[in-house]
Amino acid sequence: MADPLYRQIAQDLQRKIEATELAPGDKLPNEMMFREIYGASRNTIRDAIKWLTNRGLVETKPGQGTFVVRRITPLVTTLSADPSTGMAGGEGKAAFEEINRQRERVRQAKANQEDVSGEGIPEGVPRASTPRVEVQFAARYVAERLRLLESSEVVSRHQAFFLGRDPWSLQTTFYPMMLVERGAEELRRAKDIEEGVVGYLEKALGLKQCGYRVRMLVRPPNEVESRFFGLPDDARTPVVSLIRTAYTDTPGFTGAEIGPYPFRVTFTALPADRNQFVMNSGISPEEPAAPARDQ
Amino acid sequence: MADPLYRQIAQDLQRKIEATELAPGDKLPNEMMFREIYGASRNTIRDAIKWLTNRGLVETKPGQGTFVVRRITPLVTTLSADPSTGMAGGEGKAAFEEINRQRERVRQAKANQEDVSGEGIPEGVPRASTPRVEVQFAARYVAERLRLLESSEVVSRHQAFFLGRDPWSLQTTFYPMMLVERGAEELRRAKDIEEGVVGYLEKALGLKQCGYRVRMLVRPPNEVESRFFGLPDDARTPVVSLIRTAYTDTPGFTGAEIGPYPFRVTFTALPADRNQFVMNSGISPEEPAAPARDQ
DNA sequence: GCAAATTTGTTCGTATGTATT
DNA sequence: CAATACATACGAACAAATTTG
Repeated sequence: MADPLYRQIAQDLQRKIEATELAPGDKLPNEMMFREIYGASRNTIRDAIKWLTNRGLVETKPGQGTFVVRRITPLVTTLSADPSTGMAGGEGKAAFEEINRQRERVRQAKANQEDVSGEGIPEGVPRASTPRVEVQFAARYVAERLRLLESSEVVSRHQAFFLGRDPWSLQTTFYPMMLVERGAEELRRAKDIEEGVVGYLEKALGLKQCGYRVRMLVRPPNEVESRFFGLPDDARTPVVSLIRTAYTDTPGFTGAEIGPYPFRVTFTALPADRNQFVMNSGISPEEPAAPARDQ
Repeated sequence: MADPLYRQIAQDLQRKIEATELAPGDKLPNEMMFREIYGASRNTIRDAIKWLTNRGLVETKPGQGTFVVRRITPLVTTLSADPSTGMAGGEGKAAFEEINRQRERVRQAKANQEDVSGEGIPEGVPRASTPRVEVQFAARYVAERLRLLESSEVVSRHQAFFLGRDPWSLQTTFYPMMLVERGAEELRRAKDIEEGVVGYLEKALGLKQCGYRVRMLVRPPNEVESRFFGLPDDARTPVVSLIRTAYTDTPGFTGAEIGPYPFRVTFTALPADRNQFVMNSGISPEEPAAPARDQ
């Protein structure tokens, strides 16, 4: 009939949290106190707290207590509409172009004494790890994107991105080995391609990027991601996965089929609880998008 | 030192699932059998299964058992690059234009005996509920997007979308009351605006959409969403929230500031486990994007 | 259509381990 | 080191959902 006891308790606490009777950061009573407050056993109390934890309302710290979670101000990333650049595809400087543009804008506005909120713009200095470069056989999910046979050779370039000391994203880009064979030797070096890969491939091979396609999906983190992002080890915080396929229509690089042909695919993972994404179309405001709420 | 017992058990099962020793849809042994297999108590077995459940690897059904989850083929939605249309903003026919275009393409390809996968294209017939129309005071998150004072009046139009019998999305659009006062009376009627709102507002008021901005964020479902989408009642399946702000630069509709001014904001929620999103930029393949995997 | 069997869900109790202050 | 607080693990009983006979 009625909800089970643990859920009634959880819902009572949820109400208190949403009414800010319990404010973000507040410590909840400990489990023994709750046992008296609600007249339930410790296990039932723990079930209630687990229910709240799954919903991201509270977090527990061994030896300390249970706390109402603080709202994170999400970082806003623009998925650029400019085919020659854009986040989630670049390396080195290119990857942070968007963030740097936003920071510069805020800096200037503040210098002009304008009233500008830097919300959603990161504090820390953007930084990328040295790329880890490998030659691999293409896994199925890579081969599908690059229209290669499974187990064709590909170059994989993996990087971690940080904002200050905080982990921000994990990114792996795959190129057909064919590009290296035709002379794009830099792709195989474990060194940032500072000028950006798009520029490099055009200079080295005459290969022009004509467009790209970004896919976005949400899934539970894998173990590597959980560790890198410091996510709670239940898998409650999902990651957003961006799959960015770059296309060329330069003759000689396209396959048998007519039309744009993929020459690069990048997989980027970011924690879903601290990131928002923006796309602009047509004429939209100049200023970067601030974090939005939807309820 | 070592992982706790329940996690060792969970990880053993995870390995079996990922090695497809346990295939999607398979029923796992019941809790009593597991108790013998692993020599652990029932509660510990249950903790292990809960760990797998949180990761979306298995699901439990009371009275039936525990099953390896079947992979859902996600539905792919293109966030159009065409400022005059695009998903997540339309009503009635307009909202399904993208899906219908895809279905038509597959139908024609099959008629030509081409080898085309309809993956990611929904089976069911797209359908929208009658809009629920209300005049409200703008909540903060609405006022922020429309650059209104909090508690200005807005028209809210709420719809549920279905594919066949399956719930697909929940959507609410807000318009400043000012638009109705200037003559856009249809906005207040509980009836699909078949021609599309963009077209209607241009005809009725001369207001032209010059662009839009789509924000995307991921969060746990609220209770309404959980019920509507039939999500598991732990909050493990997140929803993707699309916030689409439409801008005009038609003189007379813009605020004091120069530049594009928002006249409409739409909030759309979709379950994250069965949807993918695609954006195209520059020249990308003609054919609609098929669902992608990233690992 | 109902009763029995099966299976997971809830709730209690208790003991011990581990992290933090 | 001691105290505090959450984490893990065991056992047991009854409830609720579902399938089977």
